[in-house]
Amino acid sequence: MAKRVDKEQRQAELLEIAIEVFAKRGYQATTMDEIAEQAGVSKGMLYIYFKNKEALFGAVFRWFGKMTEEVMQGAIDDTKDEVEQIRRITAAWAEVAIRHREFVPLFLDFWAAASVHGMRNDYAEDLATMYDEYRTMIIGIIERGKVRHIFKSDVDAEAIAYLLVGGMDGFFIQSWLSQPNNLNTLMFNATESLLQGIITT
Amino acid sequence: MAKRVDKEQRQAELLEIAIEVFAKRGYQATTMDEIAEQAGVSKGMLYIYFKNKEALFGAVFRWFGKMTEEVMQGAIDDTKDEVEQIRRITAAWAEVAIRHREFVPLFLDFWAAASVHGMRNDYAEDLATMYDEYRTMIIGIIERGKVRHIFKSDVDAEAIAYLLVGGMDGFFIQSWLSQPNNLNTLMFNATESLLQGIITT
Amino acid sequence: MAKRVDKEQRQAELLEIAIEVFAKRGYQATTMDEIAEQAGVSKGMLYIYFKNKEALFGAVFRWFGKMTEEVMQGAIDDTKDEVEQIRRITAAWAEVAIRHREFVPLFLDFWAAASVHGMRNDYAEDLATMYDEYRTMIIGIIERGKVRHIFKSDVDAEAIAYLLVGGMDGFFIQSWLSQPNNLNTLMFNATESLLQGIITT
Amino acid sequence: MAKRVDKEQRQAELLEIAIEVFAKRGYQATTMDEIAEQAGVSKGMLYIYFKNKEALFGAVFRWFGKMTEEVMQGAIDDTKDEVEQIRRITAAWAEVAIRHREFVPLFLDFWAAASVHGMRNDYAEDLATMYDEYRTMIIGIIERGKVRHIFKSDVDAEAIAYLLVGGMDGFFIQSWLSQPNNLNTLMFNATESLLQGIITT
DNA sequence: GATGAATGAGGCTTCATTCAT
DNA sequence: CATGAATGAAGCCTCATTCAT
Repeated sequence: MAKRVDKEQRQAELLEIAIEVFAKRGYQATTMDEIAEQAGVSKGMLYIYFKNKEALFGAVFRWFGKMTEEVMQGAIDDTKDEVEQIRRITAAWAEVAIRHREFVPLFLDFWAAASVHGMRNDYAEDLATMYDEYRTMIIGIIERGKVRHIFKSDVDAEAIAYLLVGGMDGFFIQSWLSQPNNLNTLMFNATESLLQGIITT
Repeated sequence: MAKRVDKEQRQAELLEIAIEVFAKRGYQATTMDEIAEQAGVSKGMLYIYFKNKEALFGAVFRWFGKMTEEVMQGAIDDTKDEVEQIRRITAAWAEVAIRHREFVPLFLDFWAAASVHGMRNDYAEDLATMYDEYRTMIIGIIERGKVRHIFKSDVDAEAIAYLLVGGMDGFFIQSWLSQPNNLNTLMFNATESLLQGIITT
Repeated sequence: MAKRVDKEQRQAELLEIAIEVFAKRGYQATTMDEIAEQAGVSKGMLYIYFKNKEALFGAVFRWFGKMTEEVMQGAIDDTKDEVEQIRRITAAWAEVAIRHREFVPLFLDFWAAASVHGMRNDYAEDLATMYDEYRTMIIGIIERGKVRHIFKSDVDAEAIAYLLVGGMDGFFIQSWLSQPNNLNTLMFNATESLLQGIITT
Repeated sequence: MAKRVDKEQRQAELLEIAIEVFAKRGYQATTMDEIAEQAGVSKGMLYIYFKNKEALFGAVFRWFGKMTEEVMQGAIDDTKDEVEQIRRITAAWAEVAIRHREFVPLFLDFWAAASVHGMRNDYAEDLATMYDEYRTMIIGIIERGKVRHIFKSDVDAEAIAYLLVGGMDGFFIQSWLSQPNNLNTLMFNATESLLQGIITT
């Protein structure tokens, strides 16, 4: 074991820096020089750990997906109550939106990248899968709640999933643009109103 | 007046082509050459009608804003009933999402552009204003509904506005990614569930 | 005779504008659009009266040469005394340098243009001819003065001509750069010192 | 250290080539491609060593200023006699004019560049400072000569400085245009005549 | 391994000149 | 005659990627 840090850790460090720089400057405006300099390594080094700029961006993308998934999953682990699970998911997301405002540009870059066909990696597919999983998670909650008669039996679980997932993203972006100081409350109230519409009385 | 078509029409034509190309390829990937070629005019021509690439993109942006505003406004013109107004807004938006799938990348590019500080035009500000207006429109509907005891008096109008506006965008994007064939139904059902939560019984 | 101004006058007008614009912006930075707009005519018009941009510049160049020659010639017309002639030439030149500071950039552009071989017109040759004539004029004065024993017989008339002509240009440029408020005095004193060196005692 | 030569030397090499090309073609007509090709390096390389075309020209400008200053300074180092100092300055300058004819276009370009306000660097100011220094040097010589009663006490040192500095430039340019084969003699004779006018008898 | 000098394709933009109306 | 819309060649500059040391 030489004094050199091992590859995996080095790669993780580079990724961390890349996240920072991509978030601050956007994908296009970010140069490999900038990342290398910020990381204190040579440019050639980056190319050893990541095939090219796009691969590096892809790594950031996957990191982001994992992070959000953990947030969502972590939110529902502690309770079996479906209503509470939905509350916690949106609350957790509001938390992310507040604590990680700096990721919004990154987030938007992912989408923009996904929507362009020129990119070698197929972000669109990855992103679609990600959103599918989120919706599936929500649908599962709703359906279980329906079985337990907590949610009305005629609720369209898929529609609610679309609304919640889309709404959370929309909240994220709008809050970034307009910076409301009561984001948690807004998210909470919106969630409650929606819940009022789907729970059995 | 020398040669060809009149200036205004020519500019509109070029804008139309630019919308198409930007939508297909994304802002960064789009080259002025490409737009010119697609429009069947010389590159220099573009610069007569638009100061530079960014100004052209700005024009596309403004066109998009105007278009969506008209859609929203048109949806509520025909009825005074607040519940119906909200239904029509979301329905109209679903319509746009279906008919204009090709605009999603454009839409994402606006956001991505807004989030990057390098751009000379301040898209972020324009976009924030746009969203403010949409929310203000929704808030107005909710508040009027509350006065008429159609909506519960304790409904947080701002929160609903955030959810609806964000949700519509989220629907737009998700539907672009996953291409559900029953988008109208999904949007309708989601809206109904939310309405159930805020109307007086 | 139509109401339209006749060609020659129109050409003179355009030339006048061109002088102004070239002087203010320099040859390269000046665009044909700019001249046309300033002159209140169409761009195509310029090309009717002047073959191209360079031809227009050439016309300005010739105008400048004629103007300076007239200044020099006018200065010596009124007197037969050689010492006085030299005094008047330098004084006249100082006058031009003060009154027409705005022509310095033009003047420099002529030289710069002359020194580049890319230009289609051979400014270098024209300029060389112009300077030859100036020197010849000075040499004539000196030689006549020598004949009349006003100037020392061993004075190198050509050398003095070089110094005077070069000195006047140098004065012109230096005064443009440093803007002394006593330019006439400086020019006068310099001339007197030189004269002291060449007149017979 | 990766690859090839050391940075400083490489920069010096590129500068040398740039001097050559700018001198031959003039600032405007010179393209970065041309310099790169002439230097046998890629275009991008130039931009590593010099921020842009203008910065490269600025470096050439500074090199020229340093060179001429060394010539002037070197000329007066060896003697304390003021008359001799002036003789040597003009002689040294004649030497430069003969040996470095190719720099005249460069020289003119500096002036032309200085006179145009579009340039980002303020050449005018630098050039003015340069000329100020030259004149100050001459004025110092004259004044010291006056103290030692070598020069007449009523000589206007500043005027002489203007004439000498301007005269030298004028000589330089005229000699480039007309290519006299006895430039040293002309410069020498002109200087002698002027000296005759200012020394005490 | 590690470096960073070097490359060169590719994009944006300008503007002299032309020519259909 | 007069116009000014249209052209397109040409120039500057950037930056992902490579590779000699």
